[in-house]
Amino acid sequence: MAPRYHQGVTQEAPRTSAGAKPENGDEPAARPVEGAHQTLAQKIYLDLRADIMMGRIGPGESLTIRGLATHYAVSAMPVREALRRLISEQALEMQDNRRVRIATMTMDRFEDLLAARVTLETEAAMRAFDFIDKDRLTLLEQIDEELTQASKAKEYDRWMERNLAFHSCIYEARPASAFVSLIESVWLQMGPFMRRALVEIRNHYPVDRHIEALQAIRNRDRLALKIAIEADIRDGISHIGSQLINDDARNAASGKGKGNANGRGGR
Amino acid sequence: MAPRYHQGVTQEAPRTSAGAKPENGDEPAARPVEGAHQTLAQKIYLDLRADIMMGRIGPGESLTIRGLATHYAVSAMPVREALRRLISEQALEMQDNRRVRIATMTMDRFEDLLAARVTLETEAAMRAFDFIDKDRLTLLEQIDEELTQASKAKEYDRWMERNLAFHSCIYEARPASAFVSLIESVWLQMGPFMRRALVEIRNHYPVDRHIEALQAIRNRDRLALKIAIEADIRDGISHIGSQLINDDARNAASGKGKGNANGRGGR
DNA sequence: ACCCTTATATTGTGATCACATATTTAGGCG
DNA sequence: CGCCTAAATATGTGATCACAATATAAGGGT
Repeated sequence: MAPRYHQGVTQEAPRTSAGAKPENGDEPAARPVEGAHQTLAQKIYLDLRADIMMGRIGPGESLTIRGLATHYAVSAMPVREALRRLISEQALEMQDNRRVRIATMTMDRFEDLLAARVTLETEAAMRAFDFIDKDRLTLLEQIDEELTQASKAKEYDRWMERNLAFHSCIYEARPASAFVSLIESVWLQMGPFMRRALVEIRNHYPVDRHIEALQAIRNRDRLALKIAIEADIRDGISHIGSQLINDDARNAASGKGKGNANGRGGR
Repeated sequence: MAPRYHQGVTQEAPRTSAGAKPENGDEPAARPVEGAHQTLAQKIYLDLRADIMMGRIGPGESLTIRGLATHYAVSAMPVREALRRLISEQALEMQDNRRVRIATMTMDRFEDLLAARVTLETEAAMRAFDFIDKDRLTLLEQIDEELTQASKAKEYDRWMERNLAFHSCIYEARPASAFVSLIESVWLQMGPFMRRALVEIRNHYPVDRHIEALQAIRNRDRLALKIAIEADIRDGISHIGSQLINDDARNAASGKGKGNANGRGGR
């Protein structure tokens, strides 16, 4: 069953009705600590963010505040803040109707984002290069191993997640880097698209650029790492763009209301 | 008088009391169109954003929701969304107390942001280069003229604003560029700091790198433009960092509560 | 049968309230 | 007189309500 991110149906009683009844004092604890120390807005933000970055929500799909609120069984408030943040990060776009949906992709924008990824990630790798120690190298090798397994098993969700982990692991070697958040912003914008490109690519181009990157790190060869990263980013994505983008444009024009039967993990 | 961004004092009746009294029907119009078509949250966001980017709010200064709400004579809601967005753009930082303040600067972070600016802006300029036509060149020359005037008159606010306009004018030549928002994000993070560096620099280094950039555009010399932009970004900022950053660290440690007598334009 | 108008429902935005937590201030005890 | 504790205040977070604008559905007129 599709979880449906926009309007639900019945909008049952959310959870607790503490608002309009201040005289009710017998209820011992309205919120039993809930385990996590983070806010609801942050949790929803992270959840949606992962969904978007891993491409679990398709391009052009629309989200509504109340729909998400019922989906997460919370009020509209934390959803609003999460959406607002994702909009500011260009992961979602707000149409002139104030309706919110996954940003659509154009060929120009795609080409631009790709260039931004190459620029930012190669530079970040160069700046992090001297901070990559032996421990981190082994961690990278382990991630690459998992990446290979996911690729063989065609577990695309896992592949996307581990691929991001691989890249992040390199850039985060340099502590407190402002590049990381910038890079993640670009990932967020490309996510819904990359996921779909992935299923088309993996079968045609099994060349694993990550191996070249690892080799470059072992040899302490900066230039080779730069080349490997740029190749990894560009390979298989840049040439396949136009077809998928045209699909998106067609899709966004026709199916706007419902029809969002994306396979999201239940959870 | 300092406008004071955190807690006000009296918290008078905000403006209209429409919420709790649904039976009140004699009030003709709760909101008389207000002129703008944008939301309050957006207006506050843009306002705060400009204040931060132009350095009108000092590093380490703390902001509160209710304080800003009374300052703008609105409810807490739009302020929350504006703050949340600025936090996500790293212009503000949320401490573990949930208190929000202007992000503090460390030497590492500063160096990182500077590198990000150079990387992003030079690349954006290269990508926009072929789109700069004669009209845009004359516009750039005009902005540079205003820049020179502002520099002579020591109008630092205006200089910051026009400097941003100059750079943006170059990068925006290429339409729908994803680089622009990334660059603005970095500006936002450096803003509070640059403003203060500016007053120290302008007297020592009157060399105007923008003239070199304009000359490069006229000669259609890509490399020269790249060099000019990198020089413009690095000049006068990179070497002055440590002193001001230490000042900030000291300042943020001691004066945390009040003492935010920043000269913000009345408006 | 088609298009335009009207009625209903959905949605975003803003306001206010309740509550938990953190900070500041006041007060008491050693 | 100083330090610790407790009351008061401030602040962030979440929930609910009201309202305007938009989209969708229904209905009627030519």
